[in-house]
Amino acid sequence: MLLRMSTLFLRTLREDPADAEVPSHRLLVRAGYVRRAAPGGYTWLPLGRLVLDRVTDVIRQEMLAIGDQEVLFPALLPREPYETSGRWTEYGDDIFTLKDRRGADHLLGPTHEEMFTLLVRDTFTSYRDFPVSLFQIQTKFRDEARPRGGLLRGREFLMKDAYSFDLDEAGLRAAYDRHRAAYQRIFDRLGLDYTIVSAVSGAMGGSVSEEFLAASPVGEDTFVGCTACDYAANTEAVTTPPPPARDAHSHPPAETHDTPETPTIESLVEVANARRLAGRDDWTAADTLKNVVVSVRRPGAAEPELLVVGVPGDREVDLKRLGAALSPATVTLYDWSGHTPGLVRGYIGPQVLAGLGIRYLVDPRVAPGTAWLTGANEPGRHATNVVCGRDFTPDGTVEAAEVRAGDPCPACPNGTLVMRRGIEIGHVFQLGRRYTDVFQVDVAGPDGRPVRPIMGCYGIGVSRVVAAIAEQHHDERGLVWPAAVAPCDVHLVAAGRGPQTEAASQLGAELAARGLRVLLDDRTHVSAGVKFADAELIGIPRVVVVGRRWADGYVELRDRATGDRVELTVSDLVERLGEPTREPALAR
RNA sequence: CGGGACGUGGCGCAGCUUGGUAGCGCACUUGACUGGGGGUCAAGGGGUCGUCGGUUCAAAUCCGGCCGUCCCGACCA
Repeated sequence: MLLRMSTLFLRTLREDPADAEVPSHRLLVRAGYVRRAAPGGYTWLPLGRLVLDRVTDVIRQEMLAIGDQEVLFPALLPREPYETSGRWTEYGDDIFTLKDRRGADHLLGPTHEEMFTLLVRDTFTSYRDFPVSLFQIQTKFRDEARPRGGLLRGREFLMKDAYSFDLDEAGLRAAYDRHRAAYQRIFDRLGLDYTIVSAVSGAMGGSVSEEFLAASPVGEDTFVGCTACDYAANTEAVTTPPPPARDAHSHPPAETHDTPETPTIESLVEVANARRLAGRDDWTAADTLKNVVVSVRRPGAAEPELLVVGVPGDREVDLKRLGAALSPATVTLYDWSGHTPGLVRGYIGPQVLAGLGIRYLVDPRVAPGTAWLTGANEPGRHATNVVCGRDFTPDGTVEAAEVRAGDPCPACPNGTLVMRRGIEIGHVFQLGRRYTDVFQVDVAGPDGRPVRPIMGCYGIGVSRVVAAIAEQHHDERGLVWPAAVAPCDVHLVAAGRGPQTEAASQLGAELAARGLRVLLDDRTHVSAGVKFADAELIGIPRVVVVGRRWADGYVELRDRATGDRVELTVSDLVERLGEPTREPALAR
């Protein structure tokens, strides 16, 4: 393949586009790979299309290698299957819907669980047909509230979605492991630095789900890692090791104190120290027990339930974590505009909750036998030595407190947690029978009795992967593609006004004949400086300059990642280009 | 959905306060020079100033609605 820049549909930009904030967006637009065409929608220009195709090829190869078979569904789908699965309404505003000329409802597919399930149900009817795994690489549509970061989160994006169908749990686990391993091969080949995190907290039980997160400061997902072991998890899935239980009766009795004007933890700690409560002047927020009132609405329930959550006062309640822990119920902060009998805002203590019939869940740090400074359920009053298991008994523990860097690792004895950010590039999920139940997929088993298949689903955001690679592989001058996804293998620059352009053109043809993908900068009336700058912006791993030493029989080979330059004869160059390139260092 | 900033040739920006024939840089065209790090000179082409409405003799400029973009948060995964 030989691409000539003199005719290539490309215009690089000297300045950053004003609407681009993140590096991948900035550079992909500046270097002429993509261009915004619509809110959350991007046009792939020739160079970008090449990169996208190479990424797609890697994904397709690895999916086929594990025996998945490729299909392609329409993006325009009828309402009924999504109505049946409940997602027509559940997905809500995030789904693009439209009516046809007869007034019938349709949607633009946000993912295709329903369609795959129906396809398998209508095609395979015997246990002998299973297991089977299908995938497609297709444009998806989601009416994102806020598209951002160019390709990172669009309203239209390319996704690989795969679905496995097995007859039993063991089969599902095998399919899951197979896809997980394929994903590792894919992202390794694509040169991505990624972490696999558990996505769902164990508190839920049930389905297993892991996310592949590409490390990046612009990532939207926060996850935690361990300093000592390879533990990694979404913040929702982090568990808190409880402190050892203590004897509840080793503490002095609870005592109530006047603490006027102390509705916040900060003001309470200040007053507690000033008044030397319980003889101490070293009170900190961590000694206090903060009680937060939330409303919990269960699906189908008419009235939300009132719930009080107790966490150490130096921590906020993380509503995302609490929500995940109580899922499928939804959680909102309690709206105090409706007065609640029995609860004194700012001075809530757990001592009275049982009597009021209000459920009380605590952070695992609020272990039996721990003593706290907490509210006394009277305005301007707090109590010391309020002991868990003696003065109050929680209805259970809940992972609701925020996770912080430095917290102990739940998986090993010595590690502490660090907060990291990542771009979600892949997701593997043991779906279970949600969809086969809904669509009543039953196949004949060996004994003639119906068997209901069990599903897994596995997604990769293909266009987002391109952005993630760009995020991890660039420097201040431009993109630095890994060889596996670069639009070309060699960027051949003709520098000089002599015979170099013709010579470079012949060399380019020769390299292309040997199977290399060549981008040839054969533009005349463009200075060498401009060509070098463009080459660095475009980011092809190896740049060959046919320039002033051509007359002596030499060309220059540059390594885009390292900046190394060597002068070589053409025959040495041809030999050298046959060798694999070193992968560029990660830009972080 | 809430808060903030913004919308002027393909790209980056000025002009708006104080209303009066739309400007700069990049890119593009032509010519000359230059030719290994975004070169120089000269001459050009291209914009209903996001959109709709209002005020005014007159609106890029003042006022309002809507649309869009970016950032923060919520939501989503």
